Amino acid sequence: MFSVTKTHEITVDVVILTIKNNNIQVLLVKRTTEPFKGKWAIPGGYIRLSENLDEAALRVLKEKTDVDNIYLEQLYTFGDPLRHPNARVITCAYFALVRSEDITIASSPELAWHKIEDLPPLGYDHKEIIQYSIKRTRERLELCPVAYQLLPEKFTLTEMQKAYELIMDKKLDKRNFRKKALCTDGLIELDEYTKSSSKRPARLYTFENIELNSKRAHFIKKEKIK
Amino acid sequence: MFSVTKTHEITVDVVILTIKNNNIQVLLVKRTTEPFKGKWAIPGGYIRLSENLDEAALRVLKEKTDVDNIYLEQLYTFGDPLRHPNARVITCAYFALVRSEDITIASSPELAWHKIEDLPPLGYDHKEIIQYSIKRTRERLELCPVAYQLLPEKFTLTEMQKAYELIMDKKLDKRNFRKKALCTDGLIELDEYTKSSSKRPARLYTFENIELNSKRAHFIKKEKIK
DNA sequence: GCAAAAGTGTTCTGTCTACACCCATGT
DNA sequence: ACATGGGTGTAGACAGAACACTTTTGC
Repeated sequence: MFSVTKTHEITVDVVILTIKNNNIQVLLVKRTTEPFKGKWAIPGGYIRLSENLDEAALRVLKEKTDVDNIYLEQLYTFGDPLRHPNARVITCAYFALVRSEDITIASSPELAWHKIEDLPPLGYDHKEIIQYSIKRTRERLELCPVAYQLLPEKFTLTEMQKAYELIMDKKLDKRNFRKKALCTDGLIELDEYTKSSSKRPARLYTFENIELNSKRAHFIKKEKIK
Repeated sequence: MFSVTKTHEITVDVVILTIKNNNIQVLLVKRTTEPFKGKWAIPGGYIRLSENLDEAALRVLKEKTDVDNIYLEQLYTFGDPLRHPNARVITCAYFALVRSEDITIASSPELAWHKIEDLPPLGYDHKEIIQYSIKRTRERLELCPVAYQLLPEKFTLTEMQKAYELIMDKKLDKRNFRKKALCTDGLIELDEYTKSSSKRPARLYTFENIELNSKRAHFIKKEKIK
């Protein structure tokens, strides 16, 4: 058996958020080893010597999902000496916004989406990290329409409003929301409508494809939705 | 000679900002050893096993200054594999806003304030870190009046306006600024005036003493100055 | 009395909020 | 024909921007 030497280690952890079934959901892995065996955690991993932090986060994200061109932003670095029970592990947390329809996750009982208002027992300080990621998403949403990252490629304005309401955690006025939404930069009105359901079809919208990059956080414009 | 083993190390670096002589200034140390011998750098150090990141940043700050009750916030974590020439060093950067009058710095040619528009040659990626700290200060200022952290304890509204103009990097209208400033939460109008100079004395103001803590960044209210 | 900075209000404009009814569809 | 969610406009409140002159002091 090794003696546990107390040296610093550094990891990245990625909070992967989506909207599914009208809930904000986060992708969690079930721990199969100690510490926190049996509890859930956000995906993470060590940083390779050749990687920068963004690359490490993207790799962790890709190990769990098959995403591409995703909103990924550094969140905060957590380094409480006691956050890991038997080592000194500092983690640089990232958060990602993904379209649940776009990604497939390895089907296994050890990897699953969980509603953020109904989280299972979590290891480490991961509850705090997830809560902070929601707060940050909310701040981002006030500056730019990142919500479309969470929506299907084609969506109705009502779906978009629901996404905003979930993240902002408050009801919005339909007419005011639509007025603002309709002059959002990059929003494209389609000539397509929802069918199905027993009600009036809704017009579909999409966002023009913006090349996202992981340094985005540095460059977000200080602008409200126009 | 040691062989240089490439393992991760983690440090904290602290961008210490103040306003002095009508300029934003940053506290820099001159490096006396390789790498980057002769260049300047922001103060930093290793994280002790018993410390969390905030505590490490505060310790670094206190090693260079004698400050107390300071605005200190985690900025960003920088981890490019090549940022340090002969080791893999990831740094968790913090920034601090201080009153230059309040603090004394060890008098030495290796520690000095530098105007941010006129920086000396810097080692590592410290130029990027400093620029990002200014950007973040600007964002903070739009939400809450952190500028008073940079001002003397008693200040005139014109001084406060100058501070805003320096950070926001634009001219502000005097009457509009004063209107907003005067209803800032925590601003106290004093019955004191500047004397000296050959002009009309200006009323002095102060801020009520708010207990700052390093977790503040989590709790800043999303409110403009009223 | 003059130079230099302090101090002071009003109007305009654009944005946010509140609010209620008709429309298109499937059953 | 009715239930369901889709879609639309207006008026009032509020905040930010533009803008020029008088006051107080030291010299």
